[in-house]
Amino acid sequence: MSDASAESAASSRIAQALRDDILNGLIAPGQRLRQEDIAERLGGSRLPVREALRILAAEGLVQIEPNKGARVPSLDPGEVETLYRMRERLEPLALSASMENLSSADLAEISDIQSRIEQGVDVTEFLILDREFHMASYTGCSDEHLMLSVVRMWNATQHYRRAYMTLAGSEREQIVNAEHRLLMEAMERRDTEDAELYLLGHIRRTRKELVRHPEIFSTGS
Amino acid sequence: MSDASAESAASSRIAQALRDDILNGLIAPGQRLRQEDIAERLGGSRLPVREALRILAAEGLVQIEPNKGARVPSLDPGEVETLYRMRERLEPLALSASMENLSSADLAEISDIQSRIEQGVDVTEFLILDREFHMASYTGCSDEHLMLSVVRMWNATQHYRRAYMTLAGSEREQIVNAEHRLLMEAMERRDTEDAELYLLGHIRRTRKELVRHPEIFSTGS
DNA sequence: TTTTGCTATTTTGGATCCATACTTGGGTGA
DNA sequence: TCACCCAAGTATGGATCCAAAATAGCAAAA
Repeated sequence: MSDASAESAASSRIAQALRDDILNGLIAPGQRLRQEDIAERLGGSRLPVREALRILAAEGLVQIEPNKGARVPSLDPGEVETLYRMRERLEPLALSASMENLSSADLAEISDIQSRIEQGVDVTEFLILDREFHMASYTGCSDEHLMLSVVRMWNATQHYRRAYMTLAGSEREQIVNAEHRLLMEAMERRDTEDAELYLLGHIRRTRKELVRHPEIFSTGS
Repeated sequence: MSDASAESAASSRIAQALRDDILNGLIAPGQRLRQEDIAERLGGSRLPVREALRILAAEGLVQIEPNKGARVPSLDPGEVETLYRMRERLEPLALSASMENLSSADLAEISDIQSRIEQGVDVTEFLILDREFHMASYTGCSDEHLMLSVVRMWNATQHYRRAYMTLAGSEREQIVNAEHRLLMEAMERRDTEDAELYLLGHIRRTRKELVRHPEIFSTGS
């Protein structure tokens, strides 16, 4: 399932491996990425590693400083808040564009993902399925620029979403489930306006909860 | 004024040169960029050129296909419309974040740019000053993610903005000037709500005009 | 005459080697 | 004893060379 769209190029393969590591929290924000280490660990020379780091920089997953190397950017509370405000405005746009093209089979698929979330999952699995749920709702949006922006915002905030879920625990999952169900229902009614509104509320509530927990950002080093 | 923030790195220098060429229309959408040509024309080997192309790809100025090289992406009317809808939602956010930090001197600077536009300029100069006007209004926004998104959207649509202005001529500049003046006035009143609204209207009107002129997109090849 | 397949050339992708800039440790002076 | 400076080590940036993939051109057959 990982080799979808056959990435034969070494730089793409390395980028994918690093992307997984960063999104899964194996590489923490602030941590420096030495090119030689990566080259040795993932195979290949330093050159494709450099290309991979450029690719990830484009996605907002790493930050490159000239002559100082690449590191996973660590965000302050203000930056995360702004990213969520951006999500509030862009994702409803992506959703409405997507809903015009979603088939009944697509909706069933999304509903199935939500069912799996409700069956009880740990934090790691929740983060994966939650992302799958929302991304699946955007599959009908064919605009590359818009989708790239959405992915970038999700990538940049992934680490803090995990930190919050780990902290807040599963009690908050009930609210998320309710919101997802309302969103699903509006999508099945083909009510774009309602769906946008539920999505906006979902993101906005999450933003406010994150802002209320600044301890998430005080990561050691 | 070009060596601000001292770009000593060759890759950054090459990226800047290519960026200027693309934004000034010297490299048309759809045109392919051969690495060796660029390396010879701008000096240096192919390696920093490859890095530069990755940087530009991150900004949405070029598109890289594996084993097929880089080219300036050509957008269809639907993509440009979506980019404008994204601008309508994100730029008011950037403006309100910026206005809190703008000094009177900043506002005077913006007003001065607008004055220069009104003194009568050709299309090339108008495009430069119009961009300066809006970017100057966002200088108070310190959020990197948001500003990068804004720049990306401007970059991606720059060519079509020029095509439209070349076609529509200076008669439309009067409307732009009126909108800019209204925006300026709201900013000077420190009225965030009004400023956001004027900006939204400004972008939305431009979108509708662009959509009304599909001949802009039927570029030869 | 048109289409298809093969070959040759062009162009991109990757590896190794060299130069340059940053970093870190020790030593010296106040 | 602390601060500053200098030097050695290390990591990134860049150039050249080699391999692989794509494109274009030509020839042959239908």
